[in-house]
Amino acid sequence: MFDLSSLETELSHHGLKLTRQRHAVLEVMAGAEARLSPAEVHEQARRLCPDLGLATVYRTLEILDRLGVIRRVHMTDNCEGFAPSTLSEGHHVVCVKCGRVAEFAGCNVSELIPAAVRQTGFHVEEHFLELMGTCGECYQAASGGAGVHEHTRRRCAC
Amino acid sequence: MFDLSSLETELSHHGLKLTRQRHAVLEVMAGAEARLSPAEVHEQARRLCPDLGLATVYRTLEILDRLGVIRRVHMTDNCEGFAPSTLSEGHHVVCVKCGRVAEFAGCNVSELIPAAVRQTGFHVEEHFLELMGTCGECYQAASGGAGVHEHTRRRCAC
DNA sequence: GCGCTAAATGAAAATGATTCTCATTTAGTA
DNA sequence: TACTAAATGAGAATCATTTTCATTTAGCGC
Repeated sequence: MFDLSSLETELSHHGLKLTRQRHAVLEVMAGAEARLSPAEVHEQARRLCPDLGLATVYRTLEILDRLGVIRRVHMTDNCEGFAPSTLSEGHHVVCVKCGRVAEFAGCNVSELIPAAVRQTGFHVEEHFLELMGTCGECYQAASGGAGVHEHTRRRCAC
Repeated sequence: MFDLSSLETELSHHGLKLTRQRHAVLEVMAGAEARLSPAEVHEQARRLCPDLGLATVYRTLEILDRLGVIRRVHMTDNCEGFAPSTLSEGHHVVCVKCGRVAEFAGCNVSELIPAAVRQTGFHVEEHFLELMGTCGECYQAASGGAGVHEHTRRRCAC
């Protein structure tokens, strides 16, 4: 759960207001177990704030992402999803079956960066890492378990 | 550069045909230095095949991605970009200024996965890693160099 | 080479997501 | 309580992507 008053402070630092609508969007995102699309956020947040418009949801998600309380969570093909983010240095695991997300801490990717720099000549300033798989529940549900999801076959599994 | 005849074989294995249009798209992707959007691919491939339709470009990119000769390369906000992929176990670095891409080999992410599994209880089957930064040329161009690009500030730099 | 058939295509329509516009409302402040 | 800049909703506009369907074509057997 996010700290509302610190958010308020954060917003006002940028000359932004904490409105009913933003509050509703934040509340939904704070309680989100899964990666949500803007439309899904809209649908859920409307229960808390019935006159909430979709455009406002887009605007608010953008802001919350910038403030770092939520993160864009991509999938190989479908991109616009958001998930809560509590760790400043965390990455997400997404369930390919149900969309549930979890954050994990600690990424040693930095060890890999020098090699990439050497190979490509790029100056690496940022990285994007996301793991995909099956959450505990979906794993049990598919207990027979032979089936590897469609998404799974495509990319490197090094 | 991709091997056309092996691609032809690959296509026919799936009952697919190697058409003029697919050839043109492939040629563009093979020579691509930067991450290209479907529209950009269309524009460039039209020079080789003027009657090429945009829908065909979409269909072809989809196929080439599935065959593994190109890869979707995401950015924090803009998603639909494609880049050639020659390494079976490679990941991409993207220049945040000009979109140029490079592939690098070797990812030790697997070392990190057990920790993520422990923390989240997910069964990780796939990962997505992408580095972002500045290519050699853009870095020099911005020689003064103090400026870190907008995109850069947002995500974890652990 | 010729004809056949399933696969592929282009063009245009349909869809869907996202952004913009602008008149109205509201949060935060004096 | 009044004021003002910021935020909002509704709907229009835009843009990317997918679908449809009549037409074309690659790859195959002959």
